[in-house]
Amino acid sequence: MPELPEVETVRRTLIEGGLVGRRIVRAQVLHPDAVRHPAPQEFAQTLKGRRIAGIGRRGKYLLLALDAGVLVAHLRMTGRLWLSLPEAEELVHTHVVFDLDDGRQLRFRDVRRFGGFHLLQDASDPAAPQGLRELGPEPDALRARDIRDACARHARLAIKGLLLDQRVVAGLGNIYVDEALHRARVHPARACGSLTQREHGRIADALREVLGEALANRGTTFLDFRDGTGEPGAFQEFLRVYQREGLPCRSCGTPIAKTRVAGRGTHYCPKCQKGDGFPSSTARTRTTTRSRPAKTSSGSRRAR
DNA sequence: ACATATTCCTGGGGGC
DNA sequence: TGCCCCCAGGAATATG
Repeated sequence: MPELPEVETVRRTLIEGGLVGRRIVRAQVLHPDAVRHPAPQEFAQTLKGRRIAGIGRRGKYLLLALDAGVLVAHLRMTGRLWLSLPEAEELVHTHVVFDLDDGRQLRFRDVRRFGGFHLLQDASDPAAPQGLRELGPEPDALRARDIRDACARHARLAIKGLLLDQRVVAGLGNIYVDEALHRARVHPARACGSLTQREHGRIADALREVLGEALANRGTTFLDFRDGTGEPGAFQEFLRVYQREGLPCRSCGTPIAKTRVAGRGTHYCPKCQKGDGFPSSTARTRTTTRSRPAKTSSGSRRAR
């Protein structure tokens, strides 16, 4: 799943591939779901002739600055955006193709169709996705004090849930939250209000460290991620907990456990990340054992 | 206002 | 071998 290091890797590889300065001679919308704003026809018409002036990023949003307007892309779970030769086979689930003035194409492919584009006048365009407008600081700029303040506002929330909230900090997803909390030696289900200042600091440090290392390895390719040239990342080789259930903790050898926190599959070391190593904390982890969401209603199963 | 559950979507994997 | 169900999860939306 593209999170901050993956989106940043796409940004850098698109720049290295020479996308900046290219003009879009045609935009083909092959599946309307991928274009969120404006309507596909206007989207394609407006983009025709636009020059790509620069490529930026905020959180998990990729921002293609045009000579007029900005094209915002979000890859969500399985989106891929890459430079391609026009004769390359068109893979299934290719939803948007931008023909460039150098004969190449910028292609967007997304198996699950969660990702897509917003074409905006500028950053303050009211059509901008709400998630982009409410985005919190980049992890680089996040200090222990920011975590402390956010924890004070959400004292009962699990720390994992807080870090996944893009309004608190931008760009984190399931992989890097699990990885950072392991490095910080904080149990993912710990209530925010129970964390110490020392732990706020460890979390801020761990986020910077793990994101930096992931970026240096061009992101994590578990299944789907590819960069702007179609290449996978390498950070999956260095993951300490994510998708390592039952494998030995790289710090202490204890088998990595998997549970569910904040509605997400959550990996952690039961020894390094104690849920109870805490004076008078009432926020004992209630969900540390491998829990099922209780199969509550039945609505989800009847959905299909 | 806040927190959690559901929804979208498809491919892959487990169970039988 | 094959079918069915479930699962993965970012973020919008719905519900508690």
